Amino acid sequence: MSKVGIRDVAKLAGVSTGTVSRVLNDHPSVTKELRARVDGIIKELGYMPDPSARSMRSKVSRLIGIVIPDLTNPFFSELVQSAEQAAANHGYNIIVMTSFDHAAKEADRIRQLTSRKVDGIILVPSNDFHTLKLPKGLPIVVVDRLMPGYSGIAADHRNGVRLGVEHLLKLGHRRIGFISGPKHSVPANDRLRGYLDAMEQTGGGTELGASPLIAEAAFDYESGRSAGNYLLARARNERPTAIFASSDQQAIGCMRAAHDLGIPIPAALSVVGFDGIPLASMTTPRLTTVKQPIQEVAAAAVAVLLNKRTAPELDKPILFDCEFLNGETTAPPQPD
Amino acid sequence: MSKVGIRDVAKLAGVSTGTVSRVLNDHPSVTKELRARVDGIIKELGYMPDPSARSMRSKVSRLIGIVIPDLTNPFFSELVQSAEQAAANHGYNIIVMTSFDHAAKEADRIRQLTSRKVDGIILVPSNDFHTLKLPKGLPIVVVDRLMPGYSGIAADHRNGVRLGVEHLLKLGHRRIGFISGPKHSVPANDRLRGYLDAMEQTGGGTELGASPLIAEAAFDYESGRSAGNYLLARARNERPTAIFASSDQQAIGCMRAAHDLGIPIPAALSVVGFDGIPLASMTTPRLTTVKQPIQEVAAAAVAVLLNKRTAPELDKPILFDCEFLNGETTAPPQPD
DNA sequence: TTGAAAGCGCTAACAG
DNA sequence: CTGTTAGCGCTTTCAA
Repeated sequence: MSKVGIRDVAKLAGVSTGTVSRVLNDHPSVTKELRARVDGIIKELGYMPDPSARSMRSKVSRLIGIVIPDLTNPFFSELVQSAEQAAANHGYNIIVMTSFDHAAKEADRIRQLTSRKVDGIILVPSNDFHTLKLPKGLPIVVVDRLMPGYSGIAADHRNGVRLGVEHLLKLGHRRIGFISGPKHSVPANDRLRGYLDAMEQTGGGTELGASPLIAEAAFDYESGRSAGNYLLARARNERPTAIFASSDQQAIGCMRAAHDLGIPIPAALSVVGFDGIPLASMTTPRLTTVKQPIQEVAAAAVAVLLNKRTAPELDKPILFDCEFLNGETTAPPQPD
Repeated sequence: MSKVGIRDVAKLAGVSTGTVSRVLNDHPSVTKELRARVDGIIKELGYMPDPSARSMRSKVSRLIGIVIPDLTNPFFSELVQSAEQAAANHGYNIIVMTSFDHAAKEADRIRQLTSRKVDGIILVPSNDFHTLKLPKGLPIVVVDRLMPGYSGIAADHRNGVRLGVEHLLKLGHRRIGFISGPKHSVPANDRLRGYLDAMEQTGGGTELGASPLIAEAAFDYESGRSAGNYLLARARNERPTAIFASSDQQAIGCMRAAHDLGIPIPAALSVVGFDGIPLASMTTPRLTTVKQPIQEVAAAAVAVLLNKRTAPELDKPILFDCEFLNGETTAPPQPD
């Protein structure tokens, strides 16, 4: 059994290779009967077109690249998995690459993908993305960390955070601390804005004399823990009664900080996270959080890429709504 | 700036396309000077060979497929990330696919990869893998869940578990419960064997009258929680003083069960997990666990694939050692 | 050691 | 609607 090619199919079906090719590509101008016959032979022979030859002629690789900062981050791994599903539904496959939030590595990966002739790239930019210039002519859709000046697809972080903070306000909290993301991160700032939106709307302040309620931190566990320590290590009547963290991992770090300070959750401190990763439902107590619509974002990104020839450039970001997930880490505040 | 091809390079360098090709492929029979000149032009023009054309002629795609059950599982996402790194170091890229532990989907994915002409496949088989027949002629290396009759690469689960259980024995525990993995999973059975190894070696039993010390469960959080409940919901002097769980997620579920039963960890119950995923260090208290050498496994898998032409078939599994990671969830047993 | 030339397996004009 | 045919951009004999 040597390799079966398009010519074998053509010969056995008694047609030309051109016709077989047209059948393969769902070209409309093939009669039903012929199509059926050819399809039959194809199945019979177990013929599979050679993607290299195909893409060489047609300039279509049916390959999508996805570049993310860190696959170990559950948020991104879910994004990749969702994208893979969406792509597979359309006969596309995914090449994953990790940038480790390193601009140089990121640029290199994008170059690799370009030379691979992928049909499009889904990019979650590294934090110093601004140094990066995207290759022209290759469809790239920026996801999650939207860049000013670039359009893309993301969750509506700002509104999502507002949802979470409003939940705390409704419970009666007023001294609500906020653990923000890295200063220059776009989504971090969107989330901060959501917090400020909610706080201003109550007429409440976001500072408490010399004791600010906002702590900047990276998105990871350890940073959240430090930030939690910073916000909680003060006199009880100056201490926030609730904390909103910009990521679930931060929130979990913050819970650890509270635990170490002997502050019970949710009795003496309410905590809300952001992201809605599986991890959130594995803590004790279960973390209350705001879930990002990762699947929708991934599916939309793939869709945009697949329609790229027809679809106009995204002129404004596409945003999807977040969802509030009630857990066990919030309760009304204790009286001072 | 239209597309720059090999002919442009050849023309500018004053050589034939054949020579350029030889330079590209490090063919030894090119003089230093010529190689240097051509390399210069290549850089100058920013020429990148078209991978489709290349692979069509050479039958090498520089693409590796990786099929895993679930990218959302931190263990697998770390595996993929490590493989991506290792592959990138050799100019290879990775196509990821998720089988969702579904034999049919898995077979389909493997077929897709085959038709993509990937140079090799890294496969973490779904649990009903035995129904799957691997395509001959395409190098496949089975990873983590080794199959009887197939060779592959994995962590030494059995010894790893023994390490963890011995730690508990050394602390003085004798009634050590075990949460196993799914009955038909190969690594689950390896881990169980490790537990039995350690227990037998002390002359201790693995049952306690009508109260078995072993609970079967899937590898996830909820299953671990159920299993924990099962093992812990009994009279105190029949209850295990320590539990070894076959995965970190199970261990965390088990911790939740203990918490809900009012059993403090580690005071009244020691818990040890298995896997060493990042999650383990984010629990309160930090989970003591046994870490699998994921990076080494991934790197070895890639290496095997890249050397496949020269390297002989793996005739026996390659195993890498696990590492014990001390956390905060173990302590000597309380007197009954 | 290098050049010339023949395809790899397929798609897309162009005819018919 | 279908067949014919000319390449896509590269690698690789085969000569020189």
